[in-house]
Amino acid sequence: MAVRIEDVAVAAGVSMKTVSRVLNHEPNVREETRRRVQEAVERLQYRPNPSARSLAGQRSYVITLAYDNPSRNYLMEVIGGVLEACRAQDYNLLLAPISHEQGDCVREIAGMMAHSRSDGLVLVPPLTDDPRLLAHLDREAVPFVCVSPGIREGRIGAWVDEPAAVRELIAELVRLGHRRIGHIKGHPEHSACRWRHQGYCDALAAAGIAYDPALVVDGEFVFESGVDGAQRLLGLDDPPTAIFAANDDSAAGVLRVAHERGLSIPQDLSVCGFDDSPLSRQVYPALCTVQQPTREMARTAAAELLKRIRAPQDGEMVRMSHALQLRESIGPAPAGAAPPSGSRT
Amino acid sequence: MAVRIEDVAVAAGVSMKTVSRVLNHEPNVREETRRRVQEAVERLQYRPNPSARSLAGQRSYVITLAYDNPSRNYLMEVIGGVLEACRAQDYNLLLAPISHEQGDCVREIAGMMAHSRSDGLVLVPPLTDDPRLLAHLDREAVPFVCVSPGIREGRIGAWVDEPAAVRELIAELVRLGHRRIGHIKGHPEHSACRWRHQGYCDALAAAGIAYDPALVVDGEFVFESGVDGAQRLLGLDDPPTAIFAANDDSAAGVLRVAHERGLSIPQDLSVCGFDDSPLSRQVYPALCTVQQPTREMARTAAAELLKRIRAPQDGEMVRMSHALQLRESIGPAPAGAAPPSGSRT
DNA sequence: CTGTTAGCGCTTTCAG
DNA sequence: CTGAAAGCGCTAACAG
Repeated sequence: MAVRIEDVAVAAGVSMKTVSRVLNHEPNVREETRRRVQEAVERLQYRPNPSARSLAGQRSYVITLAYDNPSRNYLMEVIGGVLEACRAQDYNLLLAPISHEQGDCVREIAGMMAHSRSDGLVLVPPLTDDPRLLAHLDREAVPFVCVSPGIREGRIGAWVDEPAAVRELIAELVRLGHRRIGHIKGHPEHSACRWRHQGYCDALAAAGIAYDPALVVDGEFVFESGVDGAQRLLGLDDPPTAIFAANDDSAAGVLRVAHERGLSIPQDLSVCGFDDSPLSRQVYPALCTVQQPTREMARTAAAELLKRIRAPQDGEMVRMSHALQLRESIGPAPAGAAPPSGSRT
Repeated sequence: MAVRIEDVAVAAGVSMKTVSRVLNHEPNVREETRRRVQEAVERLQYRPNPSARSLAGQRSYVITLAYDNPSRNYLMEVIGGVLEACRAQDYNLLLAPISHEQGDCVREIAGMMAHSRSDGLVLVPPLTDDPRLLAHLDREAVPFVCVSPGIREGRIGAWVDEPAAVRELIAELVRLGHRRIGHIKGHPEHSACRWRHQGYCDALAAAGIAYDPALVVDGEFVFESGVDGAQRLLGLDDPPTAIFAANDDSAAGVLRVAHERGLSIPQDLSVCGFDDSPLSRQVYPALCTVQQPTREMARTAAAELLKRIRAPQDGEMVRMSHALQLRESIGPAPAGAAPPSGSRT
């Protein structure tokens, strides 16, 4: 019923194998023959049968996206990006949701890879930073890429310079006269937590502001930790005039506490997040945040993986650019606050 | 390298075909033989090779999830649910994001189904309500299920009684003394828009409140339409004391306008949404909304699809239950407002 | 109830 | 540069 490779071969007046060569971009086909085959493929609307392909060949034409990240928005973007890369090269995507709680993600992923005969793996944080998982993949020589990994050495994938982004964000707060800037950290197992904290520290240092441990509280990248963190920070005797939460969800938690305490934003308190999630535009007031091109990062990473699958030495770690989203939730430091340390000449 | 069906057959002392029968839950295997085979499968950690399976059989063991829905949260839940059903029956999932703008979803989906040799299709709104698409699928006899379809007649899938849910929600507002209740509608192409509006109308009727067209404005299920709708409603000479937005995103838009106008919620205005999305808990104040078991609905729908794939007359339309989430954003009608029409005996 | 024999549509050898 | 033959691992007929 469906058109097979043999039909194409007959139509083009060549053998099955030659069609196969053209389809797989193999060498050793005369240019004219190649064109003739491609034309027949077009005319017959031929598409290779993926099952037959992967059964006969050694590849499955499937890559796996393993995730263990609670953010649905983030994941949908990643899935969209990976899908685009897959479509462009006639690959299929297998989804592997990993239950973080169950502990043994190595076993879980190893099982998935074995059963699916998947050709490669896309990892997103925090799986990108699991040393046992990375060691396993290296040992088994599984081709994989990382989106926003904690360590880029010897890996391929896509990343943005998060510390730099945070430095720009905090510099903006400093420019607005803020000197006491709080930080609610992310989940300690995400390298993003470390990076964003690093950017925060660097920015303070650059502005000549001493690091005050009382202004930095732990979090988990979720709304609730924003609430808890804000309670702690705003309960201080000398509370911050601005809070940088490590992501938008926790920044939304800060907004809630501010509302409950009757604080106006940004008049009484400036708030920033990170991610530019839809949430950042849907809360009141709209959050100042950092946009990273998640979808493009995922597409790029997947494309690098497909390169590596073809040739084990191919593929690289691609740096992508971020963009500050300056929005309503930040403003000048309240008048009563310590003024910026202008050097008197 | 990998363990094949033949290895299992040898280990269990039977033929390949018998193993195949056990694996596919076919009849005509003695109970003891079946157990022996299953034990061998366990011991050898055997998993069938999906490519070989689909090449030899007439099924691909793949189902397609087609979506064209902007809500990332909703989609991740659906994907999770469908994935659970797939895993339970050793099926694979193919994702088919449809670009709504491009118009021809029928062609797009038909193409996907043909190329993937997918065994069936899961549809989510608003694709569930595209008459041309449904007609095509019926014509081509493609097995498919709908999650929350507009018309349930002759279809299989999962649904909740949305009008009933809205009736309960509005009844709660009425109980709190509200008489002027606004409604911001959803996207007109989603049947959910119609249903929720229907529930709104029914609830008013049940409470003996006249339907006031001025209190009902169009929307699109997005934040911005909540903003626009709230501007319109709150700009009326006799504004509503409560607003039911057709989903949480648009309800968040209402909250923003209320904040900007200096209204306290729920003291000055009660607000309700629909969906129980994460957003509903992350805005301030937390939204009163309706929870529908999206993940379970998707899992159930996919399971019904798999039944139908096995036997074309199997599968049904399963009703699932909703739950009101009464939260901070609703409260008693302001004192100045018209009192509930208590019948004076 | 169970086993045997052919393929499914493709890619790989290995010859030309 | 091109082609013929041999399977990849499984299921579908048909025998027993």
